[in-house]
Amino acid sequence: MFEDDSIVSTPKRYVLTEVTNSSSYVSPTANLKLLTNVALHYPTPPPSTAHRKEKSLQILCDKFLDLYPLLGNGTMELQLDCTAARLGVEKRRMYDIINILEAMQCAVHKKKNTYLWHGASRLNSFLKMLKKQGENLRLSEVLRGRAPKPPAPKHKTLGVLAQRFLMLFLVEPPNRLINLEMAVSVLIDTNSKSKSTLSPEQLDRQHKSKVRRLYDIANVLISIGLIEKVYGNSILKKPVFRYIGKMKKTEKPDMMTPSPNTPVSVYQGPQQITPCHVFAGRSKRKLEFTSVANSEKLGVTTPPHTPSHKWDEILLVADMELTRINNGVTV
DNA sequence: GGTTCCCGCCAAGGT
DNA sequence: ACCTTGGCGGGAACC
Repeated sequence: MFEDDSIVSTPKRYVLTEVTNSSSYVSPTANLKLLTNVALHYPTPPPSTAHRKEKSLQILCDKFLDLYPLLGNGTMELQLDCTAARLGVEKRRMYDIINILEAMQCAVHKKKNTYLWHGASRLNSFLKMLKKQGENLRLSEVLRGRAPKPPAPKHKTLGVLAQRFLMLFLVEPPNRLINLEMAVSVLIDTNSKSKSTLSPEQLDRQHKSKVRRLYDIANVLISIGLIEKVYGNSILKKPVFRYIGKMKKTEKPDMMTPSPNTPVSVYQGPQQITPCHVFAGRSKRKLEFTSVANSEKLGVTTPPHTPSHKWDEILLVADMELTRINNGVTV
């Protein structure tokens, strides 16, 4: 269980009396004390040998993809608890990864604890569909404050967020740099009802929480090879992300994924365009996906360039800076 | 001192 | 009632 090099063999067994130097009767409470004492005779493994970086979701996802390759042969079944055990992590972490991968249609929830792993076999056609969805949601216009934000998902937010995040790259020009502040402000509708009822502090926490989720998502998308993190920007300290759409773990050079600069029609994947409701199934938690009809029912949110909240102002500055950078980057 | 994001609590939903 | 799934935010590592 513990990777402690100092333990080379089974520890010597001690009789309690050897430890306590007493042969008389001990009460249950004393017994507990005693056992605690005994435990202290053994080296206690550190709570965690691995460092934070080694436990990152990106690395965990890398390891996951070693077990279940994106470009494997056919479909395979995946047991969540076994996978968690093999990777040496808690099951909770597996949900973080599998939910995003499921949102990318790399896996399908079959039954309790069981998923069907498809790898990247459906990814091409799915990305095409995502791009269309993004266009239908008018995400490019949303980015520029000219269209209402898509409604906030009630369920499967991690998966829906991941899809919308990816849509942003797909609807924007190639090499477009996107940061998380922008993404959250665009992807999550926090303007309508909630804005009037929530305090600035609550809005702040809500926003930060969504940014945290996007970090998780970004790490998995990086691991898949769809986006990359770009540093080296002195003004915006925060990292920005760029769509690369290449399977890093690919050996097949023809494994192309849709890119923002290529018309969707160019890609002729083997699969048909997937239905819009990405999370199909009976589960209420799985039904949430923003359809076009839904988004168009929504009222228009805050008009552009009228910052009424701290984040809007930050977004404005960030957007100006990113526009400047993007203009420099885009050929 | 701000950013990044692991960790695990706990509630919603499923069986 | 118990179990599974996953939203969520505290707080610590990292920069």
